[in-house]
Amino acid sequence: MTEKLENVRVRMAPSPTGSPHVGLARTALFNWAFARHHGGTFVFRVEDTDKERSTEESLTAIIEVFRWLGLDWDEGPEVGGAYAPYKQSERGDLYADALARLRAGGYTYDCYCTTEELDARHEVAKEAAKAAITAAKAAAAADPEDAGLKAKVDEAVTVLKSQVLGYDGFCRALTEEQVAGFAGRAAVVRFRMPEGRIGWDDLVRQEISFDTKHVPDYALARPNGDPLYTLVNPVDDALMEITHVLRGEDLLSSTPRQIALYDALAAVGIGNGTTPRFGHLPYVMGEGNKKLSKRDPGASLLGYREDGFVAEGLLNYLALLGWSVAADRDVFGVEELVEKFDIADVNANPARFDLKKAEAINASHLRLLSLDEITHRVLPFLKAAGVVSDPVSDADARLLELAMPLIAERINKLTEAPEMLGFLFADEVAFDADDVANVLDEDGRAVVAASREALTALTSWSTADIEAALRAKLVEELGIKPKNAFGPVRVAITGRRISPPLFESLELLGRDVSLARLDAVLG
RNA sequence: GCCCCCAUCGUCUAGUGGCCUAGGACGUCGCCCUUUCACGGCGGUAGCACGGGUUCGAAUCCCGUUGGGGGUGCCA
Repeated sequence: MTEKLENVRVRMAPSPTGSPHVGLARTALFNWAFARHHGGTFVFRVEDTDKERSTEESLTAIIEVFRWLGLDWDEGPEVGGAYAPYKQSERGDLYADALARLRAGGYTYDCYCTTEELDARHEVAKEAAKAAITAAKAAAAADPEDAGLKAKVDEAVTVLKSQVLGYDGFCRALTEEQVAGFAGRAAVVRFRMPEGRIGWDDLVRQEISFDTKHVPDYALARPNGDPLYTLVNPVDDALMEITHVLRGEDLLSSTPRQIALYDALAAVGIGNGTTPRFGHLPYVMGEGNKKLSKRDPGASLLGYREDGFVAEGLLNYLALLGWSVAADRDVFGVEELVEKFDIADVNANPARFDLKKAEAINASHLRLLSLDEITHRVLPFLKAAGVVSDPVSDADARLLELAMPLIAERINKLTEAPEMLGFLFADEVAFDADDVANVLDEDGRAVVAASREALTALTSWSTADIEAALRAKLVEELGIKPKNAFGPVRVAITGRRISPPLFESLELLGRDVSLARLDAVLG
């Protein structure tokens, strides 16, 4: 394990668009674990510069999900902090100032190009390169002995192949006359990329570097002055003195331009002059070979909660996507995650979200909860399903306390509780048509009749007595196999072939209700 | 096209040159337990993408190939 770092400041900076998804939580989780491991500060910043797409509902949902998962932040929405505000929509002055300083320092320029002009120039460049190749080839064919001409063909091909797609730097060095000619046109503010190689020591992937000739000058602000992510993200990281940036792999190729911007910001006195360390986390993949997209139903965090996952389980599973706690074990609590988490141990290769495994991990955590705790977690689901009253009546609470031990170890998700317990609380049994058809046929009803007889004779109504009576009657006297003996009773009592243990259920249901249900089936 | 990242069982991973005829988990298959379903227990299945090198020795280091992914004009 690496030693503890001092004064770590990391952040999660979600863009509040849409429902919070799995990838966001995994990234936030690793940042949070990193901060907590090193005793640092975890900052929550809202990147809502895209006014079109950002919504308040989305932010509310993100906050709710992080609170649910227990990813608490030291600075940010609802808690404030020394670097406030934490919503970028409220930091316009800071960006305007940064833009002004960068301009004054010569780090940016105004770009008047329209999309059409760019398209046209790309087309021309492409044609010119093709023409050069054609010409060089023709010359080489005419004089096959001339090695110099051959080299020319190769060169022309190289030029065509290296054709940069993005912005071509047209407005990089406009003359005053040219600028005057654009009078009236709105200009995008562009960052002037320096020449050379830009590299960094990635916390997950080690040394990475790019030649900036593959990194075009990029826009920092819209013509109307609205700052873009490309500007605000580094500016805020600098101002908030973020020390480590752990983010998705999709941002890896934009890191060189951000590093160049950090250098410029440092030069114009914004931030404390240090560039954060970067760590690019692997993708969380969905089905197929695709990154788990926001639109994928399996990506919704709220969905997993509704589906009956407990926070401990989902968190544990998420941490396993790119990291592991130990060689021979993968169920662990959040304390252990904080204790053991080391960004250097994070995998560089993408991980597929496996629902089955997520559910298995979730089930393990359910087993780790005390009976009281699991009851507490199950309660909202029982209320929502209408199994118990809301607020819970004393009678329901008592029954639930007795019933939970029967199902605590049989559920893998909280949502399984209502369907297992429904029959205990309902006045009317909800029969499964298939089960009734398969089990409560003529033979089945005969078994039920025999059971009724045996149970009616009982003087005490306990699990042990009920079991003894039914076994004596059905298995020993009538010679029916246990499975066939208890199946019909089970369906008559619970409505389904699958249920909590039968004898215990009968005891909880009580003598009168139990006998009434048997009678109901016998008609 | 160009640039960048990635590559161990179906999936998530352990492995940082000899402890590896590659370990764990999920899945899957079989068995046991058993009043159903689950839980639990036992066992099986299955992998170092390929080719070169370096080395006494390579899943581990280097190069290449293949494959996958991402980025690429005013989204984050």
